[in-house]
Amino acid sequence: MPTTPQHARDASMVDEVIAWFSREARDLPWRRSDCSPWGVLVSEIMLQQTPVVRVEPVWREWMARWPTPADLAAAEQGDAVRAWGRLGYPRRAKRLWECAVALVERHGGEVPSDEDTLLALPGIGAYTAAAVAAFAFGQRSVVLDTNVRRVIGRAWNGLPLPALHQTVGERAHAAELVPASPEAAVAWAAGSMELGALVCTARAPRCGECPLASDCRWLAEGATGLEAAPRRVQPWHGTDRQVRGRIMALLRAAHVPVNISGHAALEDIEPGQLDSCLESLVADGLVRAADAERGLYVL
DNA sequence: AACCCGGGGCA
DNA sequence: TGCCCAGGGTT
Repeated sequence: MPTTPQHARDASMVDEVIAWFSREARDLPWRRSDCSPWGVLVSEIMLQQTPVVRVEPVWREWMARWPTPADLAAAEQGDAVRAWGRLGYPRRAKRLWECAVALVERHGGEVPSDEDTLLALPGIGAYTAAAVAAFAFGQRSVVLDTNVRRVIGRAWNGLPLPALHQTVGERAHAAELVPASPEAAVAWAAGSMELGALVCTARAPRCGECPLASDCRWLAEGATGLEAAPRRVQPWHGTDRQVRGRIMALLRAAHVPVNISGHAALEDIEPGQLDSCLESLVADGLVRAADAERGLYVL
């Protein structure tokens, strides 16, 4: 297939990002060559919606305690949820534990390298399957997270921020940009994510440090539109999510059953909300009743 | 497609 | 204090 000028320009920009990443990549434990596929998988689950700086210490503890899927699968789910600590979205901890069980039951305790097989595991969606295939096994895949979407959106399409949801067209464009060789594809995946995380940030991009500055359509057109862009803030104070988090924090700290509805630390929460949140945590399988008569609960 | 789910740290 | 973030699962 002949290379059109547009493709050549794409490839040049991709190469710029790869070269930048080779200089600027952070030294993270799950990027080291001695990190197992399991270590990569654990990091990817933890990094879903949680920044690197908060993940790293928890990841180290987790890998020291459960260095293989079989180790985690043999643990109690409650211990996994407790070890998750304050990373947030504790359902991820439950799913990671379920993933370890599935790896033992379906795959002999090994992390599969096939993207579709990964996709079938608990807690692994399109992004994580592509990321594990690339970073754990060096395979060519389309790694498309919010950082990559922002980089492509700005540099190629002149958009200040990506749309709320991925479109088929956006994914197709991202797929076109992935280099042919697996090595370059992996470097592009990691580099474009890193660029989005460190330079091409959502709120205050550091365009002066960007390897794509001379190619970026958004910068060429004035780098405007951030102020007018709609925010995607999720409410927090007083929400069910905050109440659920407070209940989980109490149960993580306790190693004996806890009376939630009569707990002094939760007195400021309206009883109806407290009860419904506790019920939702039980429904999610994160919390279980140790003594329903007395209202005692554990992880 | 819409909705729900944590939490910390920094501008 | 406002705001941002390496998504996935359910309905």
